[in-house]
Amino acid sequence: MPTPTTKRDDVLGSALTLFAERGFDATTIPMIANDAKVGAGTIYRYFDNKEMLVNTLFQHYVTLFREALEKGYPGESGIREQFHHLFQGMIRFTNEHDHALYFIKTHTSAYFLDAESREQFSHLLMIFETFFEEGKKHDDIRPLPSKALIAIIFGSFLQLYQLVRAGELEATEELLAGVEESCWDAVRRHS
Amino acid sequence: MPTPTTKRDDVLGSALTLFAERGFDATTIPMIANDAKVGAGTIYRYFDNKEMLVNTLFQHYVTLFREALEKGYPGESGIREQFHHLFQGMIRFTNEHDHALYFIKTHTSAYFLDAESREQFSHLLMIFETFFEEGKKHDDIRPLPSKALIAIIFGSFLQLYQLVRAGELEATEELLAGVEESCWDAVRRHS
DNA sequence: ATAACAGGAATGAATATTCATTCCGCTTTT
DNA sequence: AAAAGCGGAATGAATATTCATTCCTGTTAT
Repeated sequence: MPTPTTKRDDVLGSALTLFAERGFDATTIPMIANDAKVGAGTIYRYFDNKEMLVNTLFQHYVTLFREALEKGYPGESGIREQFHHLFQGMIRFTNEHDHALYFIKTHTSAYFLDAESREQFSHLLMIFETFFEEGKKHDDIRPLPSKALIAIIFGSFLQLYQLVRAGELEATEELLAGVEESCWDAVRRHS
Repeated sequence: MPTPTTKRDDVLGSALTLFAERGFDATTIPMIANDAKVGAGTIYRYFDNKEMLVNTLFQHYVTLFREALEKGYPGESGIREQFHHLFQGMIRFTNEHDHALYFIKTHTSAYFLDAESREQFSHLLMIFETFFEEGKKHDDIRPLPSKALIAIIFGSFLQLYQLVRAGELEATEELLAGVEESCWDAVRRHS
């Protein structure tokens, strides 16, 4: 006996993949219905409209991601530990929710996001912002605006992940460790 | 006396801005026509259809960007000089063609790009690839796949530029120099 | 010099297509 | 048997594309 709201989850799953692969505007409701093996009308049983659907999806994964980063955060350890935790968090989250991070990133400044979605997203950024601000205070992190540092980490990671998804690169332990080191060198203060 | 094909250029200019700001699918032909102060039909005098238009635009700017990077490339200087040239090239190009790099980046893996566009784009990447391969040979660059290194540089730069466009960050000389240094530290081999 | 004219350029209303959303009959559950 | 869940055809609005017509600009004839 499948879980009660299997259909709803099927829709969300298909929507995530399609939105990540083709973007919101290029993804049609019939496409989603088809991929989810569900009637087009069924989608409207669970979501008022396409925008509600995308906002639900966005908030869901932003929240999940934030929780993944916060869980087990080594607040008392050294800064390199903390960075490791955050970076590994991105990797783990990406592995568990294949298209989620990419979807989030490519839709962060979309015109159809509602206030709640933007709110949730800024909460997410705050984790990184706090980390960097603290690090700069102790001269462990480069004296660049935190927003810029975040852009460097996220930009690098997601661009890389895009390659992995496209099959142009394999995400081995070794590669990921190397990229983490590279990103760390990008943001840390060099003496 | 205006240049003969002003209209065509007007269309391309408006299309660049709108595609960069809203994406291909969210931009309608009437929007472009309106912005370019041109009849909708006029667009079809110059371009077979919307996809031809976007491919023309893409190839145009990819080529321009490539030329900007190749021009004055200090092939004989040290690797740091070469990196500086490439990075400055990205900045200069971005300044000269406001939305071009962002448009290129956000559309590089779009479903509507034709073979020629993809071809041109891979030429562009090859400049960076060559640079990194050479650098790795001399142990100046981290032993990571060149594709990954490219992702780090492009990802960082474009994510950052997005912030600048959104008005969340000001692109001062100081910031750009700092980011260049950060990117260099991300890709160079540390002893 | 002026007046008709030719032909490419431009227009925007009309048409064809695509898409979000709705609706209604069928199926499953209670 | 009623209610809830579902599918997918039907609808109407939005959009890409076409096309009949108008507008220029330069050329030729008077």
